[in-house]
Amino acid sequence: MPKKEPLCAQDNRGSNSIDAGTAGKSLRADARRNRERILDVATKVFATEGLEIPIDEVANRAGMGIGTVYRHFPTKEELIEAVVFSFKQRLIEKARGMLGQDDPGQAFFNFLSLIVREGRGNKALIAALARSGADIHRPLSGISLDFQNAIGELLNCAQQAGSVRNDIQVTDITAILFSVMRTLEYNDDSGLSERILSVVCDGLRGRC
Amino acid sequence: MPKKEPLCAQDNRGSNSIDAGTAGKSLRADARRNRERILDVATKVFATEGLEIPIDEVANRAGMGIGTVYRHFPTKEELIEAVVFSFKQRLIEKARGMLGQDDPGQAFFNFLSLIVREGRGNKALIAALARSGADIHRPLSGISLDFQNAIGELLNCAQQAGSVRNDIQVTDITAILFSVMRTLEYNDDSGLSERILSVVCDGLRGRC
Amino acid sequence: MPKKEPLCAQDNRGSNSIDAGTAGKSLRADARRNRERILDVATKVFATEGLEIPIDEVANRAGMGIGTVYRHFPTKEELIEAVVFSFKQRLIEKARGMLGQDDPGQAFFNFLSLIVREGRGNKALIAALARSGADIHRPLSGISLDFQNAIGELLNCAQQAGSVRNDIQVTDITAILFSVMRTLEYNDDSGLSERILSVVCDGLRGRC
Amino acid sequence: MPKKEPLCAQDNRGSNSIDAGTAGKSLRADARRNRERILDVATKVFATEGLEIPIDEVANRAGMGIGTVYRHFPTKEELIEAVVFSFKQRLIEKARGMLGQDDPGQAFFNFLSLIVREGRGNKALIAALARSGADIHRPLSGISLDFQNAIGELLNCAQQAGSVRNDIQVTDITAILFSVMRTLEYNDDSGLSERILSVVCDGLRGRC
DNA sequence: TATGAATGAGCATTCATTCAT
DNA sequence: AATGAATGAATGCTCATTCAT
Repeated sequence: MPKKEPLCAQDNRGSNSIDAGTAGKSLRADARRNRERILDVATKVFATEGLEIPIDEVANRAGMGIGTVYRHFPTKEELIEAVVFSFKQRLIEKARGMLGQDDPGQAFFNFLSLIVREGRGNKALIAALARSGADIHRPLSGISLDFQNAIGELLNCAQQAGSVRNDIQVTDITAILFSVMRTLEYNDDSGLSERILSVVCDGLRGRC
Repeated sequence: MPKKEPLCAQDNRGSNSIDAGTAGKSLRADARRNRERILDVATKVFATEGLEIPIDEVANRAGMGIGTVYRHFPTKEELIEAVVFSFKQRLIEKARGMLGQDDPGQAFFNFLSLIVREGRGNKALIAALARSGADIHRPLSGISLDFQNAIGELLNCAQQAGSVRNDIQVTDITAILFSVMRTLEYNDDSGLSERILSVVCDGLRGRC
Repeated sequence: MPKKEPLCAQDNRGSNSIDAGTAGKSLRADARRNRERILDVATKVFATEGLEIPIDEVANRAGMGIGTVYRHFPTKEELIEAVVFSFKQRLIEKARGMLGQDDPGQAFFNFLSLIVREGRGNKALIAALARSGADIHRPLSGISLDFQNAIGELLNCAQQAGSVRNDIQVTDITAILFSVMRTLEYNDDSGLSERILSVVCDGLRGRC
Repeated sequence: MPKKEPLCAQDNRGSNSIDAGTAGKSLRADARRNRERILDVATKVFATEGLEIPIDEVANRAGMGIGTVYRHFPTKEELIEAVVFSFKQRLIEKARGMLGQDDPGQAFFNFLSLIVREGRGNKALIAALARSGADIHRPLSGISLDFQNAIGELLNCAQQAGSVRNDIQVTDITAILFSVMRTLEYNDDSGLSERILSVVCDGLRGRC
């Protein structure tokens, strides 16, 4: 009894599946709408209620049967992964956009700031980062690797520009990011997040 | 759902909870010994297995019936709180011991370091700190307040000595502490924890 | 997360747990009564409805919560095993009683007859035999081994007396037994069972 | 629960079901091809995986949608019946071929042997025979009746030739057949099957 | 007609909590 | 007071069957 394949490999497509090339057949429309609805609902529900929420609840809020959710995401874990995927994809895009900025240090710190701002109170985004930040040593692949690489590029540039301590590694950043997000998971306080962010950024610049 | 009263309210007694007089009946001795055994076991079990472990397991390892555990801690939550209580108590003592050190900045940073070192791999301690670091705005009382105050004193001294940025508040520290602990929950890597600690401390010293 | 141990190792006691020696504490009485009730109900339900019946149903018919069933038999499989256990134990006793008979051939054939008679329409007994008869090559242990040995002794004697073909092995008998029971699972026809039994017995005596 | 009518009733047509005339519209050809493909795949899948395999799997391996399978076989049960039908049909043909043999006893025993040989490891064939051997008293019709009759003829001849006990009835044979098949379902051991077969055949010849 | 998406009842199992002994 | 048995809601997941496209 091998695990059944999901409707579509999830590591190949993100939330920007609008393009879809010339792909999908007619029927696909229905299914894709549902898949997206599930993803939307799950993202929201995970963000507000945490990952422990039962799949049933996701199904209910999405207005569908459990079976439908399971058809699209054969495992709760896979649903979570898919949600995480979206987040990471969006962040990767932002990171790439920032690579062109004049001041590499500023770009890097802006990115951290962006993540913190977006992540406040969003348990799902936190979970997303948890997948990179937790268990630093597990080799990544797919979107998670892409995500790490995106951060890595920003970090490298910032380090070469002398804006960030040289002993810091990408995984340190993801770990810290995760770390901070976790805090914000429980504290929806913009003052706090700003101060923490500032402490972290200062710390990353290195001892004066 | 009317919560039953525990054998002894634990968050209501202040830090002077060491001995509520020698009041107790003889049976009390037996009961207290049991309570302490439960606490010991729970502390250990929570630390190694995490908070999700069933109460049954705690009871088993403590060599008593579930009923006994529930008699002392009417709720799993309350047992957890009690464990957290112990951790905080110990840390408070250490913090007080450090207050006398010559260099207040060093004292403060040493305390942070101590917590990080003790917290590595200790899921219960992490949870303990999570209870202070999470929901910064909830008014604390009892041990949690004491704990916060202990940190606060160290922080104040360090700030007066100019070793820590002045805009930082105690709650920021507990939040950060929690944050870092969470990371360590997933990454048992001493190098990582040292680097993060170093970043945080540098950041707390302030922009150069 | 290791499997929890059942209330009592089931391979050590059978349905004749009435003796129980001087064992059980007071509380045990309650539990034992429940355990036996579950076993009774399960035996009956499995016999009439088959093994596919949900545990819920067993619990309902026994007038208890599911949890109680699971407390005594941590797994559906273990409940089934326990039921099987009882059957085998009873049969073993009968087999031993027959060993003393004058005509070893008759004893052996009587035993087969006994099983067939008892097993007609009893899906649980069939299941019991299935555990010995199916997968001949899996090494047995505990009660199943005892059961096989009991048959083996009867068979040996019968073979030495020249009443049964010498090329037949114990496992052949258990396989045949299982085989016949299965048939009787679907056909509650005494004439049929007698004829099949007669064919099998004749066949076992060997070519004339 | 009103059962929907299948595309074509399968147990109502006699053995002359090979061609109901060349009636069918052009589309019928397509449909029949599909039906046959499903049947082929199901036969194979059931044989190797057992009847518990989900319909989805059958559909997948047949390279069509579930809907198509359900169009042809409105119920899983009916698909199983259809598979059984094919098996029986083939066996009937073999049985008829054997009717002409010189030694009617030999023919009969050869047939039994044939079934046993073909049935080893074929869970679907076993199920097929189970449908005849189980519930002996249910009046048969269609293919099942034909199958029984085929065996009946072989049996009759063998009995008239004195090679088989006279008290044996056709239904006994199907029951025994089922019985043996069941054993083989769990024990893929040619030695065992040969010995069992030999015991049964000897038994059928009658007491010496 | 073919497709495969949607459905939801059903199942084994876990675990916090209550309660009889 | 201690015990541990009983409880049952909750959860992740499967699969036969229906139905919209």
